[in-house]
Amino acid sequence: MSIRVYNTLTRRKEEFEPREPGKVAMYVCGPTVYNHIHIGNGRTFLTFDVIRRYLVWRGFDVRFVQNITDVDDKIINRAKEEGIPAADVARTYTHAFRKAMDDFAIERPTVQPKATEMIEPMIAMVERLVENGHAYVVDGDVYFSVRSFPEYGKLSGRDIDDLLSGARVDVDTRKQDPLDFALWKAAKPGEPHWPSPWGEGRPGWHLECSVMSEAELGVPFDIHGGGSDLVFPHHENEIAQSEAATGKPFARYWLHGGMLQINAEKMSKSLGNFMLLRDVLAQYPTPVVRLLMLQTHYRSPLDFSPDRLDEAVSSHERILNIVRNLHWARTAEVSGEGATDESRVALAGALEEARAKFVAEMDDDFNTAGAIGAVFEIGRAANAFLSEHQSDLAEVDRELLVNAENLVIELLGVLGIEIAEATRDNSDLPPDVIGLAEQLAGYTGTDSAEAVKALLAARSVARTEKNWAAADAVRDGLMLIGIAIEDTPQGPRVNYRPRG
RNA sequence: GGCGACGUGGCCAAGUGGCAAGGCAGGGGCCUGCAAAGCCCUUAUCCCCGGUUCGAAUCCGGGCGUCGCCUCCA
Repeated sequence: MSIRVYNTLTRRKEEFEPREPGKVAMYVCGPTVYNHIHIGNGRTFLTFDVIRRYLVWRGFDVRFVQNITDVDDKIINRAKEEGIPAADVARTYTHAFRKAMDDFAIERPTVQPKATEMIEPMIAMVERLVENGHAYVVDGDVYFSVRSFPEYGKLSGRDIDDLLSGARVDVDTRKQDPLDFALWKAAKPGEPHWPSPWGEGRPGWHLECSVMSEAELGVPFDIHGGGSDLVFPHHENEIAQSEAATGKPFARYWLHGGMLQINAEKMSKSLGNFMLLRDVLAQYPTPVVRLLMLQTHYRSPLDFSPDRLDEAVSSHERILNIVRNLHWARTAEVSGEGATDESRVALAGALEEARAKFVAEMDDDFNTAGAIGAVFEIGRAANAFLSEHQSDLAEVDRELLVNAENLVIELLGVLGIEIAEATRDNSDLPPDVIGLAEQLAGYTGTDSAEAVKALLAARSVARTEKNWAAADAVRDGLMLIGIAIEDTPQGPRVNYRPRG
């Protein structure tokens, strides 16, 4: 079994073989910290978080590097607008970025360098490029000469001359070629600046990724990731400057995530049609948003909308119920003769098949949509088993149910979809139940859990007496404060959901 | 204009040569005092036209449509 990945560089799926067996060195372009990140950024970071988690789950030792671009034109512009130092803008949104990543259950990078911490090695790379004739200096600016690198365009499948025929290339008479890009920019008054052999200035955007990845991972490293809109010019330029500087290949596998769209249009800060990740997460739980995004392959465009979020809430609910049902059944008293051998074999077989399918799907270029399908298939098998045998389980059945529950949790965990709430012990019941219990069950104490028990007892009595009005008053009353009662063969099950 | 991707049931979506996953929504049935949860059943000429093949959603050619990159962008 091997992992296959789609490599933008070769335009096909290839078997993934890291440079060093058992270890993976990966780099993912991080944000420019001039604003809160939007859900399109979030999707890309989610993609690579899942790829990383999966590689770790498959036994690889993964070193994951992601930069933070904290010096850049956009940050400078933002600082000017607000009349504050650029460093303050960068600091504010660096913190916001890290918080958003934590909230979105994205694991922290192994290393997360900031551009401003890497100025020295960036200058060193520019010096290398000037020395070996791939870069030239004009009035304190340093440009990379694309004509000096014959392979320029190999990642994006472009030809320099085709690019030139497009009308949208800046004409800058100081450049030898319109496609030449800045490695180092002379500082204008009021801008952040560092001393360099070419005068005070700051690094060009593409440079930091080349320098950091080489410093933290060495070249060539295994996986370079980012959004597909970075293929050109950003990643093309990284390749050019890195390979020209080191004489070695830069990255072995280039993985690019598809764009997130709103109404079938790319969402981007420049189009203004963006939703901030933190705003979405304020309204929808992280597992719901992750589930929604992962139900589409990472390279495909993904149309995002409130309707789809609401659908994902329902899908997520089904997943929670799968685990909730298993958890309830396997923690209940077992005393029956148990399920039939046929049913046990069917469920055990379904678990094996689902695990195999999950691995096969993820091995195939991280097909999370197919992998999630495998998880749902466990649910159908498990629910079918329970619908037939829940009222007559034996000890061996319990083990099977534990296996099923653990498998669902494990596989979803690989996708970073946390479902702890499905097995929560309802210990944090709201105090409102006490008043309800007093009113409907004559409860006089002050303990929420006892109050619920009193209410369930009262309902049980009412049901025995066929006093449906009284029984439903309990259920409806609890529902109003977020506590759902579901009757099962093992008695009523209580499910409290604080978020409503 | 150049380069590239995509078009699968009402909606979303996996599937790159061999009986069309999965989710959401809808309909019917079962279970339930009624519910909830769940189970079972149910909906596809895979954009169109040609071609290759014993066999095509899948490969090739053409068409139509949508999107992305070519400028800062995840």
